[in-house]
Amino acid sequence: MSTLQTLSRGLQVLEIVSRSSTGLSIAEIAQVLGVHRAIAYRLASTLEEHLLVVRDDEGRIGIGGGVVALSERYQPQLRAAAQPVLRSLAEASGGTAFLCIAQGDECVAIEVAEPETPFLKVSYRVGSRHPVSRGAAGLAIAMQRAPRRTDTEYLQAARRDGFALTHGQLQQGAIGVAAPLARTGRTGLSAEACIGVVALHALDTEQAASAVLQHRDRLLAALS
Amino acid sequence: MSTLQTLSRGLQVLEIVSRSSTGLSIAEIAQVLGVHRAIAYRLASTLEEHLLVVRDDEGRIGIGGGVVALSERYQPQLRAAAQPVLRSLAEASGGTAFLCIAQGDECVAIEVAEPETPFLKVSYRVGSRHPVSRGAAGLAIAMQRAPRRTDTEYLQAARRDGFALTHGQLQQGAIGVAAPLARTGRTGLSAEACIGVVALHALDTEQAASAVLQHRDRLLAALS
DNA sequence: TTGGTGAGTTACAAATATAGAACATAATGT
DNA sequence: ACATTATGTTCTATATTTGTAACTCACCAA
Repeated sequence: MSTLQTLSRGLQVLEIVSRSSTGLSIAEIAQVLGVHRAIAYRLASTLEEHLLVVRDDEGRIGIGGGVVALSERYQPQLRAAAQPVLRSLAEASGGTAFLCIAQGDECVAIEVAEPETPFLKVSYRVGSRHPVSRGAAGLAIAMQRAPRRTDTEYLQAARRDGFALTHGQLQQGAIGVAAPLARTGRTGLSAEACIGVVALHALDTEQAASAVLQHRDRLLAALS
Repeated sequence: MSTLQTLSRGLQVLEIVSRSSTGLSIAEIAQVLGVHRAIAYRLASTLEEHLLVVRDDEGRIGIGGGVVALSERYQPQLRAAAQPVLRSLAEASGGTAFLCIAQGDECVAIEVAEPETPFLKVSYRVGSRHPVSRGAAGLAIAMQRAPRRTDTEYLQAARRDGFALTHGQLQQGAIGVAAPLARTGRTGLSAEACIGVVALHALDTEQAASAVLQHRDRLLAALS
């Protein structure tokens, strides 16, 4: 599986630039990549042409509006349907509600809703990524897959209960509850997904679990 | 200003793939780009490595979760602050509320809110892009810039009134009202931006204008 | 003025990438 | 079974791209 140096570097630039809030100069980009300035110019110009980065008046490179257009095309129906459901779930449970999608062996948060009265903020944001083997969201994805001998007892418990419950697997003191969005029928789900909530300590797990399941069903209904 | 073929093609693949809801095969990508299959493989592999595309079990290439993470890093504070304001503006005016950012001579919608009871849906979505010379959002951006001799009477009217009002410049029968988010002081605004509403016909322009201005001030207050 | 620094561009040998073909392997249809 | 088609990989010449150095231009300080 061969890959392309030029493209890979360009995407690296995009990644680096996106992580900087103030923007980077060409010289800084060149340094981070370990390439000559002339190359950084060509990379940046090409990205700019595609509207993925912008140069400000001082010449600093920042992330561009093009990325918003791209991301809007990622699972738009699912995300639109999920947004109100997640808001309601966040209110009902008092935790941070999320929608996750599996991506091979990783799990990505693609929509998040905070409750109106945030307690202690959990750092679970859109774009967060973790292995399917960890965290409530990961388990909720894994439980939809064929059982294996290597399955943990957490995972077996999730299959039995119909939802995943974890403590502190992704963040110290965080409690997570998640339920899979089964892709049966014509829900238009092209990938494995789940919804759930996370909170720091103060979460009534029983109530949260029932809220998650109820909102999961509401979301599935909205998609059918 | 030289650009790189490999990177440009890779970004083109990303664009093409993102526009397809079902995903594309390698052969299709190769055909659209007019390149050999072997090249499409390397492009797709590289994009996949960076999580920007995914291959499903049938080998079709779809847009990946990585784009969500990228876009989340685009103006996060501004967008977070704007979201509730836009929802409120949509309700108050009955139209589709938006937040736009200037990108050179173009204007990109980066956050949109529909009213709860959508009338006739205006096709103004996140990622929509149009020249600053057209549409209410464009005028609201342009009115912040230095006056020129080529300015239209619409633009001069906008400067006089403090907000932009247009009829059918972007879509047949659409009415738009927008006001600039001045970047004075420490609002953290790194770019020219504006907020506003669009609707099809049924918009009380006077009431909409006052709602837009009021919500603009609310957003500026939230940012300071 | 002079000298220094950084940004942006250009020129060219050396390292990558491309286009095209060739080849194997599945999957599909007859 | 056989041909047909699509996928994935490998192999070469050409064509891009890279790394390097050199050059211009603007800006700042001595």
